[in-house]
Amino acid sequence: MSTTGRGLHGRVLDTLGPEITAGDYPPGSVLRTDELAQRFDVSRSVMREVVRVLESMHLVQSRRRVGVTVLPTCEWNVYDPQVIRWRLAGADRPRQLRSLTVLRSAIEPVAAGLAARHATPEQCAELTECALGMVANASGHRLEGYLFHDVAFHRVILTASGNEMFARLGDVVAEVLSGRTHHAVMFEDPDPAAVTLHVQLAEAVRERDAARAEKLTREITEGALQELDILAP
Amino acid sequence: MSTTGRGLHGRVLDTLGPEITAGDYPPGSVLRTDELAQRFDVSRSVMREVVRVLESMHLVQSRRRVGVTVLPTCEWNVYDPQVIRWRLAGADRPRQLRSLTVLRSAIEPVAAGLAARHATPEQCAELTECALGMVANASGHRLEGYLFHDVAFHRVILTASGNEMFARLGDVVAEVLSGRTHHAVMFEDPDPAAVTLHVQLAEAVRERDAARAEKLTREITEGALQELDILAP
DNA sequence: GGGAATAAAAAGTCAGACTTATATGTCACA
DNA sequence: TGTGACATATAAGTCTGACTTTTTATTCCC
Repeated sequence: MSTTGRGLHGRVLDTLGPEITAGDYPPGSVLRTDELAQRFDVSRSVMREVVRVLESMHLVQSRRRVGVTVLPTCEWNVYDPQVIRWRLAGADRPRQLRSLTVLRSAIEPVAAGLAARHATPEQCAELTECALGMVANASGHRLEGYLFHDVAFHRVILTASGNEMFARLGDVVAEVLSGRTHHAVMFEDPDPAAVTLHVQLAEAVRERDAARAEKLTREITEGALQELDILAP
Repeated sequence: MSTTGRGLHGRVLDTLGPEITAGDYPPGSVLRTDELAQRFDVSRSVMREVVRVLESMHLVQSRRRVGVTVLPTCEWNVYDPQVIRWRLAGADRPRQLRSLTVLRSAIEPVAAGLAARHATPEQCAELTECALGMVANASGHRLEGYLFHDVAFHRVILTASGNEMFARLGDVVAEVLSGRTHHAVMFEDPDPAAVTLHVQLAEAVRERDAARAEKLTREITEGALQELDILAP
């Protein structure tokens, strides 16, 4: 699901990456490649590759005669899916979920507006299908089924926008929605109002009503913000 | 400015990365580490580190017995600043600028709204200073000076939003604005209306008027969309 | 006390040998 | 003729050890 997995290199990364993003090493901390290689019982070659990847994510900086310096959070490539997963798996998951939900609230309405103008008939059909799936799982504690269709729905919207930057946020939205179902306070069935909004949104896109699609999505994301107690203007 | 620079490893990356993002190798193409090492006249160790980094950007996938496979565009980490720079330097720069400008139009209004509620007095002061700088350079073909303050202005807005995801887009916005000045059709002095909007936006933030800040920013980004002939709803 | 020469430390680079996974081709058998 | 098991070749993956280069810190001389 989350892991780079394959290879010795990936396993080291899956340990060291989360440690760094969790803040185990305060910014400015210096790690030595040799020591790390010893700690993980791998060769220096493998360790160097790991450091290179962490460096490309701007989590660390490698300098001669100094070592591998941990960079402050503001330098990190916070849009890297791997970094997002690591942080969501760590201690500041709530904080991370807030940031991402605010991001959603900015992106999705615009994406929905574009989707209303660019969606193919197939995508419109998918959308209605997802909305129906949400309705079908809206009651009776079928949270997993609801989540599945919810994620699919938002993925289609983002993809149908025709903007690759939006489309790439599908995984992020999936993580946020999944996090809400699995970790946050969502014991009860989903809000019926939200379900209705999704059905209406599918309609609006099908009818190429960009303005309505945008407005409906704004209502959906505002609901998400309220769930996390993020004050809306 | 753009380069990873330091080290042999970085120089190879700065050649191979742009080649891939430019589409020189169609998706599914297979590269061999040994051949690449020969081509760039570096050791396999260095070449492997390069491949690992490209893999972490999801530009390629390395598999045993197969080689290094180039992935389709939809897999790329398009938010990676390095990838963005490579693509902006390549042939599909116009397309890329459009995607990013649409992204701006989604993010910045929301960021401005948040900035109006969270900006520190220092940030408010910076904002007015930047706006004044824009006014001062608005006429007389002082495009560079104007750009400088424009970039600084938007950076402050994004940072002041208090959302790290937004703050991290400062570099992207800088690239877009800089691209407009240097490559696009901007021979003449900037639009006076845009200058006024920035001044008013600085005001709105200072006066904590979130709704007005958001609306003004929406007008600013709509202007940016129109410049690129992206139809607004 | 300040600046140049010196030493040390850690990353960077390379070459070669070896391991492992896996795609593909071969062959026997049904 | 098709199918499964087996063998083989291939390219990435890993390890080791020696060497280079850059940069920081120390020392020493003026």
